[in-house]
Amino acid sequence: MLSNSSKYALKAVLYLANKTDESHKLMVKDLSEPTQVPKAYLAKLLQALSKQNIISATKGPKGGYYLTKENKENPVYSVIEVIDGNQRLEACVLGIDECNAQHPCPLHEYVNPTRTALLSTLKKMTIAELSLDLSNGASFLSR
Amino acid sequence: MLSNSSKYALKAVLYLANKTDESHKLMVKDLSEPTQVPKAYLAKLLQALSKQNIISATKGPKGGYYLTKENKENPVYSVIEVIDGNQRLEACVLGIDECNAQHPCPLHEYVNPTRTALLSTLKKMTIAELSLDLSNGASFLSR
DNA sequence: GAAATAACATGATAAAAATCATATTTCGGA
DNA sequence: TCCGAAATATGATTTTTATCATGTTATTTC
Repeated sequence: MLSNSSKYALKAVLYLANKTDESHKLMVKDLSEPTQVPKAYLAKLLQALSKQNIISATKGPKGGYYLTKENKENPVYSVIEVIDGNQRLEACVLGIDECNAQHPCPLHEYVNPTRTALLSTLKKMTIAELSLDLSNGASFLSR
Repeated sequence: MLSNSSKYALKAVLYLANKTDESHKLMVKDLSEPTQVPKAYLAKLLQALSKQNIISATKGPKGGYYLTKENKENPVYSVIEVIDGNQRLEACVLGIDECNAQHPCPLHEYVNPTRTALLSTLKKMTIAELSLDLSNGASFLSR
């Protein structure tokens, strides 16, 4: 459904969400372990997210990655969008460019409602909201 | 969401559904054009589907691919399953193996209901049912 | 202002997915 | 029974995704 890259990015961002802010940062290696994402690979993903202002970073000693208030207000979908682009979830299930409500592919009417619902959730819900369950112990990023 | 292979396979199977039966078959090249799928690639996909009895085939002159009554009663999902496997749509969105209702990932409760609905649709609906709209002119495989 | 530490930029390698090509088998018809 | 037409089996190539590695730049601290 999502690429590995998106999955990894989401895990890292959610982890950052309730562990960091402007004065509490984390380095790649501190993210790699709890999220189970290979360090070098994660580094590349974080750089991409940082460049698109989905997450924040400062270089040098005492530096690291973190999420500002504004970062935390971003929709969950923004992470997916930066990494996978928007076509992966939004394009026609059969990959037919001309598919739309007026000129639907055979799956359109069956798949679209639930797909739209999913997208709408991902676009409305913020990183902050989603990470709440995590801090409550109501959800988990690993065993 | 789906791999290119699955998209291609679905298009081909749906096309076969209302163009073929035991006495009307189609060759790869006759499927390649209307579905917009590269011929050699489609050939490989059809062979995989045939081997798993999702579609039927006969060799030699007057041969080709076709769908029997039984083939047409298969769920749409069976095509996806043969090509992509079941993990692509059924595994945890974040790729966390231990994720389940009792031990959910942060996205689980938000994504799962709609994902389950989607899967249930794909597993219930048969090829025959889905191809009806196509024969009505209510849906399309290309422009 | 030098040294250490962190992200950043870039590119190399590996694995998987997508695509193409070709020889082999099976079957129908002349 | 032989020829051609079709799927089948197999594998080669290309492209994309995933992964690893390393040199460069910015920033803090001494």
